Parts: sequence; structure tokens; C-alpha cells
Amino acid sequence: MELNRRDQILKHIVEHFIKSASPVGSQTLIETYQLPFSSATIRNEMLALEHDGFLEKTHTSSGRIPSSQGYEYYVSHLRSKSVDERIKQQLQVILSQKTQSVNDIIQKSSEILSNMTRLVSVVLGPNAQQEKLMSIQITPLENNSATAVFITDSGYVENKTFVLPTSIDKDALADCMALINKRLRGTPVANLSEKMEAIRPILEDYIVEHDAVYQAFTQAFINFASERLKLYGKDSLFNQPEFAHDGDKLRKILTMLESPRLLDEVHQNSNSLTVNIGNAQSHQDLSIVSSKVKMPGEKEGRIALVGPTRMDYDRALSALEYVTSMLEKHFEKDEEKPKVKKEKK
Amino acid sequence: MELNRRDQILKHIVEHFIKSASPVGSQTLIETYQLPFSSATIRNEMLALEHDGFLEKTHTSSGRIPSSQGYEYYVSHLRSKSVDERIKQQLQVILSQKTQSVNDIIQKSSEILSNMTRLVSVVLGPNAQQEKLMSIQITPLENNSATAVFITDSGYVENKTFVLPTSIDKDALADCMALINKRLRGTPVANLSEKMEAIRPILEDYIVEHDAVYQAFTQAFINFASERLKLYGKDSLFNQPEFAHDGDKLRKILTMLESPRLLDEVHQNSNSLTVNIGNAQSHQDLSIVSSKVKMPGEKEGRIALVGPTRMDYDRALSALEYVTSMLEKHFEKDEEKPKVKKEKK
DNA sequence: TTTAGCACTCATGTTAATTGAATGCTAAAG
DNA sequence: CTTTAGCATTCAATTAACATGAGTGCTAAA
Repeated sequence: MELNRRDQILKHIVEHFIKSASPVGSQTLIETYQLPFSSATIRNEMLALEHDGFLEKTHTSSGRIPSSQGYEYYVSHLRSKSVDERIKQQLQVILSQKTQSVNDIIQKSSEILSNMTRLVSVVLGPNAQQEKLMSIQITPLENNSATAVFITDSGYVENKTFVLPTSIDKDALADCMALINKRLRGTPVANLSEKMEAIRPILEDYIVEHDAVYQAFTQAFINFASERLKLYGKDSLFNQPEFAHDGDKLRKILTMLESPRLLDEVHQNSNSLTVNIGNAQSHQDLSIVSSKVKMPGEKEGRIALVGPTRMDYDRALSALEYVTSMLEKHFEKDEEKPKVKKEKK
Repeated sequence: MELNRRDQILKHIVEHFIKSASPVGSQTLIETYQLPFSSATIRNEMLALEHDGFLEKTHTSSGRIPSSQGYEYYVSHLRSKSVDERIKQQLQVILSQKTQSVNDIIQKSSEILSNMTRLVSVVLGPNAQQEKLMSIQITPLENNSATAVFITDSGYVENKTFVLPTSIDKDALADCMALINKRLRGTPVANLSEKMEAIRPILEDYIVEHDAVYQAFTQAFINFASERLKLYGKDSLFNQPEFAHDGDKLRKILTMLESPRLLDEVHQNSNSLTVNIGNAQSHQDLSIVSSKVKMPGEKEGRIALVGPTRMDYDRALSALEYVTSMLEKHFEKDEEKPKVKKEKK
């Protein structure tokens, strides 16, 4: 489609600034893009765009940089939506491997996204609270210690090793575990602590060390409940000129990324694809684009890309959109596939 | 003990430079430390110390900074070996909690170290290669997938979820697992892949999906074999003036820290306490102090503190020494304790 | 409506001068 | 022989003055 002059200029400014990281002037614009207007014309348009809130100046006689609003307009009206062929290829490779778990696939996709966009990619697993406990196993080790392993229905594993002050009575422990398994299996993670509390008195009859077991379990449950956040490509932040020379800012961003609060705002937003430009939790020079991913079994995860406000939105969004839609297609196919295939041997 | 003048001056210079991060001159020295000598005397001593390789100048008319040799001399002869009371207290709290696993204790100690020294603390677990596989369990999930959980004798847990292209025959899987467990239990991690390869043909008789199982297992074994490295206090690097404004250097250091190669050199060195000043893998402005920790069951781990060459060696070494010696004492006590206590109920 | 022309702004870069904390050395004092 | 006062000297770091140039807005002509 044809863009009018105004949009054309805005598009060029945004894209040029994304590349150069420094304010764009009228001269530069006509020279680098061979525009058939004079610099004065461009300046007039720029003035208008500034008045309408799409552009900003860093000082009175500087070139223009896009405002948040400018980026938003670019994202929704101006970007080219071109998907890098390499992403298609790489994703193809991942999806063709048959024995991988859902988590493996999402994790690898996220790595591809990070590599191809040179942004930090964040994977937020499905809300742990809703998953159900599938199995609890206790394995006695040497030194009076034992490891408890917990598995949810989506294959998420949490474990906790603890020491029993006195030697373990294996039979008692086995009985105890049978009881606990019976009571807890199928319980949503959110309710585990509560339910464990209820079992506690019964536990006392089975095993002397009920307190140690109880503590180890509740500790493990706390870890369970914490959000499952995976980051890839953190180092790409170091390459962004807006952050590279500001150690303090870098530290703040990195700690923020590692705390789950980051995605709160993204999380709240229930749209499938969200773009958050320059207002990420008091980091106005940070942008987040994120997308929901429907996973098998009514689960829902999120993949997000985090980078400087001056990020390549076209590239990031196109890649993210492509990958998540392919993932959903892939998962759907798996779901539908009835279990017809029978043993061949 | 009394230090001679020369050592006194060197000590002051090192300590002052550690605090101020800028070259120390003769004037500053007598003023801030009320030394009973004239600046000229100090200068003469400094000249001598420089000739002997303990001090350096950044330019002809600058103050002095310690050389690597200077730090080394300081570490071995001059430092005060004073242990911060807060460390003693905090460690006390950790060690008094009875049900914690060895790993928990080491991890928390390492956090304390990092917090108290404001350095990055690195924990290198006992060499995984020598640990023995204790148990393998497979839990079937929904969607034709299953999670395999592996536990070593020290309570380290690795897991891998995989998808079986066809529906699972539960009985076959159980048989299969019994076989694998029998064959692999007690095998050192280093030999797992090899042994698995040997079992493979037998596996084929039990289950159609032997290939999927085999792949999932070998994948998990690879993770097993990788070093268990934990980092705490990465952000402290950002506060060091020598790194804060050099994003590139920061990135290099952080990636180096996360790769296990970092501790190769430290690892090779079999001394209990090692100090590595300014020659950490082509990062001459980085120092590493590390200490061996004997863990129960002939195991051996390492705790290291990483920071700028200009780190507070007295503080770091004293803290590290104190913590590791207390840990060993604690573990020894546990080992000795015979399993006499009997159930009370 | 577009554009040429012009005065003006201001971040950036350069150069020169200034400052001051340091040095080494010499010679006198202890 | 050791210490120190005194002095010329060095050089990073700061400051000031100046030039540059990419940018602007505005006016008036095309």
C-alpha cells in the first residue's frame, strides 16, 4: 500500500533512529533515502508530526526522535511485517523433532527469538498455581538424608533434599509417603501448603521426624509456587549503546528482569499480542513486546522480548508473532491427533 | 606484631587504594594516617618498594598503586585477618538449623559470603563425574509424555520430560524401568552414557519407543555431567568503579563467570586456600580467592569469591577462611555422629 | 504548496591555559 | 647513615574559550 508523505517520513525517521540511535535531521533523511522533497518540506512535516506528538527533540536545534506515541503509530500502521527467513528455518528444525517436551520446544523457540532479534527473551511458564501435583517420591540417601521429588501434571519437577536428625525407618517412611501421595495427588499447587497442614496431625502417627518432612515439603512448595521465568540473551543489553555505559542502569534492568514482577503488567493484559513501549515499571527506556502462547491442556504461557525503547519493533513483533502462531499450530495438531497409532512390534 | 616502617607503609597504601580506588601519594598517606614521618621519607620508601616490584605508578608523577606482587605480599604478610562479627552470627544461624541438606547449607553460606564481602561468590559443587546414580524414576503424564527423574547419591536431581510418539504401554515401561534401574544404579555419572549404550539392545525388546527413551536419558546425562556452578551477588560487579562504566568488560566478565571454564585454573590448584590475583583467564583486573570445602562422603566442593583486583583481600580471605573452616567442622561432626539415636515413639 | 535562503541554536570537539597532587633529587639537619 | 626541608618538574584532570556543523524555524519568492 502507498503511504502518504507524512507517514513515509515518520516511517523513515523511526527506522533510521532505530539503526543509528541518534536524532534524525531533515538533511540526513533526504540524503540517505533519496527523498524527492527539499529539506525544508521535511522540516515542515516534522514540525507537524511533533505538534501531533509523534516526534520529539532532544534540544532546540537537534534532529527528531520518535516519541512513545510515534513508536506506537509505527507499530500499528507503518511496519513492514516481514519475517526473517532464518527464523522460519530454525523454527522448522525445532518443530520437526518429535520427542521433545512442550517446555523444550518453547525454550528453544525463545532462544531462537533472542538470537535473531538480539533482544532479551523472557519465557513465563503457565501459572504454576493451577497445575496439579502428579507424584511425590522420596529417595533415601546416605547420611540420614533423603530427597523428595515432586512432579506436576505438566512435567515440572521440584525437589528438596533434607536431613533427618535420626536414622530413617524406611518402612515408616514408605507408609508415610503412601499416605501423603494419596492425599496430595491431584491437588493444585496453590492449595498444597494448606492441604499439607491438614495432613500434619496424621503424619505424626506415622513417623517421628514429621517435622523435618513437613518443613522440607513446605519449603519445596514455596519454590513451586514461584513463577517460572526463563531469560535468554541477557548479554544483548550490554550491546545497546543506551545502556552499555551506564552500569547502574544495567544493574537495575537486570535485577528487574530477574524478578517476576516484571511481567506483572504484561501478564495482566489479556490480549494475545501486547506492545509496551517505554513504560515498563519505571524504566521508560525499556520496551516489552509479548505474546500469549496456548499450550496443550488448557495451559497458557507467555513469551516476551525486552529491549530498549529504540528496538526494532518490526523485526521483534514479526518474529514473535510468527513463532507463537507456529507454536500454537504445532500444539493444536498434537492435541487433535487421536491416539490411533498402535504398537508395531 | 610490630611492622617495620616499610611494611607499614605498604600496608597503608594497599588498604587506602582498596578504599579509594585511586593512586595514593605521600602527602595523602601521612595526613590520613597521621604517620610520624615526613612526606619525603615516605617517598623514599615508596621508591624502594617500587624498585622491588611491590608498587606501580600509573604515570610519572602519579601516586602509587599496588602491583600484583604487592597484593600478594599484603595477603601473605600484612593483612589483619579479622573476621566480621556479622558473618559469625549469620553463619551460626544457618548451621543451627538441623534439617538442611549439605547443599542448602553451602548455598546459604555462599550467599552470606557474597553479601558480606560485596563480591561475586561462586560455588562449584563436587565433581559430578564421581557421583553415583541412586535412582531413576519415570512418571507418565498426560499427552503421551513422561518425566524421567534421576537422583545421585548426594541428592542432586536432574530431570527430563519427553514425548512418546505413540501411547505408552505402562506395563512395558515399568518393566523397562526396572531393568534400567537394575543396570544403572550405582553407576558413576561419568560412565552413564557408556552403560546406557550397552543396555540399548536389551531395551529394544521391552519397549517400542526405545529410541525416545534412549534420547531423553542421554540428554539428561549430558546435563548431569555439566558442572554445577552457582553464582551469587553478580550485581556487586556493577558497583565496582573499574567496571561500572565499561559495558563491554562487564559483559565479558559475566559470560566468563557463567561458563565453568572460569574455575578450571582454580580447580586445578589443589591447595586448600588459593589466591589468584589479576591473572584470571585474560582478565587481568579480576581476582579470585577460593577455598576447598570437604563435604560428607569424601566429596569436595569449592567456594570462591570473585571481584576486581582491587578487592578487600583481608575481608574476603578472612570471611572465606572462617566460613569454610566452620563448614568443615560442621560436616565432620555430622559424619562422626554414629547413628545411635533411636526412634522415640 | 513547495522551497531557497538566512539567522539562530546548541551539542560536540578542539585547543590552550590552569591547577594541583604527585614525583625525584639535592643539600642541610639530626 | 637517616631523615627531612626545599625546589624544580611532571602530568592527569579541570576549566575556559573557540570553532564546527548538523540541525532548527521563519520569511519570502517561485
